[in-house]
Amino acid sequence: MHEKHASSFHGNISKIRKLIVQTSLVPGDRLPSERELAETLSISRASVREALRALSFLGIVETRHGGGTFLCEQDRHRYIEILSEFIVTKQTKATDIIEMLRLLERMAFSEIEPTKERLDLLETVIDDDRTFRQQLIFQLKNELFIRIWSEVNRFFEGLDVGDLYTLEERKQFVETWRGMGMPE
Amino acid sequence: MHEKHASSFHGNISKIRKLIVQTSLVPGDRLPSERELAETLSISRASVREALRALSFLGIVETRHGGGTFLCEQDRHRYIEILSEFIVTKQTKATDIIEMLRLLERMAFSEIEPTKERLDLLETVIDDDRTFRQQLIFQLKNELFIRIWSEVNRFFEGLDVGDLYTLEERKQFVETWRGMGMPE
DNA sequence: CGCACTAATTGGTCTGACCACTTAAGTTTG
DNA sequence: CAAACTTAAGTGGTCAGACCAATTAGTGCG
Repeated sequence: MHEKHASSFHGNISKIRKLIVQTSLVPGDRLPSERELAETLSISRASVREALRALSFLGIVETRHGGGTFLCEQDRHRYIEILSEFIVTKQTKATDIIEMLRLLERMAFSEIEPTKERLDLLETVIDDDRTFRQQLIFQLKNELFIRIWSEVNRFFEGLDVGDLYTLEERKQFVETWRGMGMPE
Repeated sequence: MHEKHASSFHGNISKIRKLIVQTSLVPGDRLPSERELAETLSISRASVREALRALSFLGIVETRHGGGTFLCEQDRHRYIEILSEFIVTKQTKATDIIEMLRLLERMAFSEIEPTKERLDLLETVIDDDRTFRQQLIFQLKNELFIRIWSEVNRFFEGLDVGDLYTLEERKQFVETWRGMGMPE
């Protein structure tokens, strides 16, 4: 008998990703068979395949005819996957957007040379999370990067979940950054 | 009656793309219905859907429940919207594109596991900047990332400013990468 | 032990059905 | 006559069950 169609396409992707995490699968592990997944997630095998195809496309899983579906090797930092999914679907979970923002900003930190001026500037705005992060990104002086960041950040602010970092974390950033500075 | 399974997944994508071209569809046009496509291409509707899903991921088509499947306004990924708008509206700074490329390629280096095969492959093409970088990116095995890189790289090549890295830098990359490999 | 063969497992495809949404045609109503 | 409503056809979304194709795990024999 045909049941209700409660779950959407993106929902099924999330279901599988959640299951991967919950069952503590590590790269290289084999996922349950498509038939098992369908049973477990209470969706049809066709829907399972559709979701797996997407995950495969995003480079998260890999399928081998007759062999099974495997979690891709190398536990990538996930930001490529997240960026891809975000850009493609624009329906990423709040946690993914947050993680993406963090990665972008960490990239910025690793790319920008820590000068005294920059450190001073960041310290003057350290009390405001939004301004702090924006100033950091703007230091990159790369409009392309700034635009991508802005796009992701816009979604983040739409979430209305407050600050991305705590004051302590921001202080920690600056401190770590200072340590990266050249001896002069 | 079940027929022969002559066509593969990627083959079906090509079939549909070919059909789009042959029937002179332009952005905004509606594609034939899934049932029609299945009939025309002599494949099952399930396979049509699978191919359409991929095209949708690539931002080539867009499906509307009950409405139909449409050729996207711009034959690019949605993320390209960002890039396109940037390129068109703002003055393209060569330095931004170059920096973006370098960021992407550095990301690739940090994501890919350095195996002997990969190192050998890169060393065989180390003399050609373009091929070297392309081989690197292709190692990621992530179609979306590859497309992002390709798009940015296309702009870069339009700049006609020569190589992105010097031979010494490429050698340095491989050397650094080798150091990241497991001790074995 | 090892090789060949067999059976079970798993992904790949097909078919036909029903559900949910959209669109457009037809009907009613002001 | 035009606007609002109703209805039917069309389309994507999902489901179930079956069979094909490739791989893998056993099994038996030499």
